[in-house]
Amino acid sequence: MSGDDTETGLPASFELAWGVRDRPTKGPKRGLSLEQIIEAAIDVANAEGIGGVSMGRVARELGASAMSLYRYLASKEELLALMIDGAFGQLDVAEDGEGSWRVRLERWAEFELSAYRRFPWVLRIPVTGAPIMPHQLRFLERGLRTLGGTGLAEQDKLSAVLLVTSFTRSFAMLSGDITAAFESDDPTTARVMPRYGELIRKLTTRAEYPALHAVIDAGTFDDEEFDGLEHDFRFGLERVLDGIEALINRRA
Amino acid sequence: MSGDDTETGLPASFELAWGVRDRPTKGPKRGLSLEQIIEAAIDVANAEGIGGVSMGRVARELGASAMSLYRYLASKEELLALMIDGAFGQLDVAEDGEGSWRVRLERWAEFELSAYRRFPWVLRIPVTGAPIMPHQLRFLERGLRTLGGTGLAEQDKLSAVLLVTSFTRSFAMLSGDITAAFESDDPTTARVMPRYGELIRKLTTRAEYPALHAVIDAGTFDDEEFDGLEHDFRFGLERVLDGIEALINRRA
DNA sequence: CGCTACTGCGTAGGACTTAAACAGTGAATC
DNA sequence: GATTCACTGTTTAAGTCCTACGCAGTAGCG
Repeated sequence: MSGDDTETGLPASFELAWGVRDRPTKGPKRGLSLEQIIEAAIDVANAEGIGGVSMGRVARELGASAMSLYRYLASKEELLALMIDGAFGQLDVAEDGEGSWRVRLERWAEFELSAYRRFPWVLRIPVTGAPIMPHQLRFLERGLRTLGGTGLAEQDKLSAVLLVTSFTRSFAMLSGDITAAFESDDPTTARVMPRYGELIRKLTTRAEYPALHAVIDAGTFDDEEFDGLEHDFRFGLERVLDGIEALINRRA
Repeated sequence: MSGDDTETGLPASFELAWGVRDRPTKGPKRGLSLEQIIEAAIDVANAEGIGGVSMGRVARELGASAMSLYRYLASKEELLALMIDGAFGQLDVAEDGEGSWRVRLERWAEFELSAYRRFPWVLRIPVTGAPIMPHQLRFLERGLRTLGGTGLAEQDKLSAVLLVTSFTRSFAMLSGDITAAFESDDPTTARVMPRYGELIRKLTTRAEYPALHAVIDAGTFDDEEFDGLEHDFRFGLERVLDGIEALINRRA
């Protein structure tokens, strides 16, 4: 199933994604292709969320049976991993472009955020290790490149990129979850969130939760319109970049 | 099912967790309690991961049947939400303590990281909105309080706390996933990760991925011992705190 | 002593993943 | 040209899972 005929130790489908492995030529012609399956799975995930992605559902999309897919994949896990890379592949990672490291790193983070906004289900798929798929590695490369002329140690460049991506990832997750809760008819969240401040005031005392009440009193949760926490992302990213800038200046 | 007899609009089990709702007195004595169920579910999650948590599995742990649990919970989702709060409740959120805002915020972040290290499955549970459970709110309160005397606007305090928690969350996720991959016998990751640098060199060319190769060449991935990315967390957190500090100084 | 709300649990239905077995196909080999 | 056999898609079935529904039993209240 998870053959390692070539010397990478990767599953066959991963090697296929890298173009390292050739399909055997014997036997009947294949009715499907890995790309087709991945694309269909992404379509399902876009339309119905990651929960809608089942082998049967994806196969139905292709007019095939669930078990057919196992000729191309060893497990559903493999499909999920390939879907992530497929999603990144559908986006154009802009070339490095002009500007200071700060501008370029900022653009990089914004690209990542927009990717998760477009494919929110990517964040629901467990990461099983460091990136090894083509488009993800290309994305990492772009991130590292923004710190090219900064004089940072290689180790620190990686850590800095990890910092930016960590912030962006869980920010996108939070923002996406809340947006989804707003849009869904889930009785709990949809009804609770619009009156969040009110609810908290009802459940907690000002004496025990002074800081929380101060934030609520300042009207922070009284947004007439939910903007996807755009402001908070901007805020966090600027702080992160300030922090990296401080380190760069210290090194120089 | 999801009654809102009291005026919070929350599910009954949530109100129970707040101590707002009383159980009816009629009928036979209850064989279980919500606390018991949550604790059992947490035990299962600790031992077998979030994937091991099924209604049947949790019930078996208690010597009950799967359907019994639905007398206490409206859905599995509710159980999951309660588990998160239960996990935070099992930890002692240290009192604010002494020190500058920076030291206290750092301690706060370290506490959060340690929570996710102890209960990694928490990060696998989808967040359905802003925090509304008791222990989570207490945790948020502690975070906001660290920024007490800084002169930041309330809005900015929340954004800053959100920044720290966002970084910590996805960092814990990444670190936990990779640790799990190292410890698991999952053929893909367990075999691939120790030779990550080697693998990347095999799959990519130096011409196309110069920045990535530079990092690998610097020996960044040659850790003899995997330390859970402790160093990278420290790095990221310091940058974040530097960034917040810069803002505070600018305001003053 | 009913009444009635409440209890736990058995059954069953409709998901899901995937192991195993099957028959058809067609390139490689003799 | 005949044969071999690796490879194909599919069917069947086993083992999960969540939870709607309904039943029989229990205990506080009038």
